Amino acid sequence: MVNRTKALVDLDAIFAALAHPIRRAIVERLAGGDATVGELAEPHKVSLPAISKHLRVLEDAGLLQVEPEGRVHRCQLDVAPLSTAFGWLTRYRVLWEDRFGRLAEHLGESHKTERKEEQKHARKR
Amino acid sequence: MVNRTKALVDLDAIFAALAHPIRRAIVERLAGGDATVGELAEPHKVSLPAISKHLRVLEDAGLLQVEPEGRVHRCQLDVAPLSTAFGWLTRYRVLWEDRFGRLAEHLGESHKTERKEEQKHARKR
DNA sequence: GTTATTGTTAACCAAATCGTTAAATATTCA
DNA sequence: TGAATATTTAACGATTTGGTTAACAATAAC
Repeated sequence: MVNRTKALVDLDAIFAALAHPIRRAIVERLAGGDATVGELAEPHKVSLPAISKHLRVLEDAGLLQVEPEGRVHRCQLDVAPLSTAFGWLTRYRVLWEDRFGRLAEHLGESHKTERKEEQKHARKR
Repeated sequence: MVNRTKALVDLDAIFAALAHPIRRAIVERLAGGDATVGELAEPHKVSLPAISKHLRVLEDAGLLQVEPEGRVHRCQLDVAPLSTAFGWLTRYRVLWEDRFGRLAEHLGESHKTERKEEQKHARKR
């Protein structure tokens, strides 16, 4: 049996960690393979301490594991929290991938107004 | 062709909006159908102005549309930003749903260490 | 026309976030 | 040993967040 308690509690930290563009960029970078702090910092125009803080946020959200190798700190992505966030969103996936399949995915208002109709019936209070 | 620019810019606001448990609860509630502000506030032990602010955050992230009906404000979920966030996470889905299918999804370290091996080869610098 | 009801806005506060620069730590190199 | 490299920690400041209470606005009900 899967324990979901911890994962649900962590959603705050996970979503918050993903809410900053630099941190998302770091996740994207690490998805392509491990990297040192300096390598992660290089593309960004903020200071190294700023990057260090972002890494701490990612680490606290469980997205990152840091392993010192000599004077370098090697960072490895842990995708479990991504999976957790994905799992939460998946619960609502049916709302934008409706019974027409993916055809209506990005075609504007059609599926939305339809939900409106459905709710009009469901809303008998 | 789909324009992704706007959606990508909005990821900050979307993930930030989802980073608070009350706001996620509101999203969950609205996924079951429209509701008034009072109905959305009822399960939570914070003040009504606090809820009002949460609703504003959701609205600014595009997750919510509010429509005054008399003295009541009816709130409707807009799932497009959920789809946007889902889409971002989907890019990394392969990292936790590896070539063994979903078998290794929540079975601990197996798929992680394997990625480690892959990266060890990719990391020829 | 009062009086409730529903919700927002204003003003305030504590804590967190995101950045900075300067100093400290740890490791490698010469 | 001493200097360079890689990174963190400390201290600070501006802004945002998340909550409060009190006051306001709009609609409904009596």
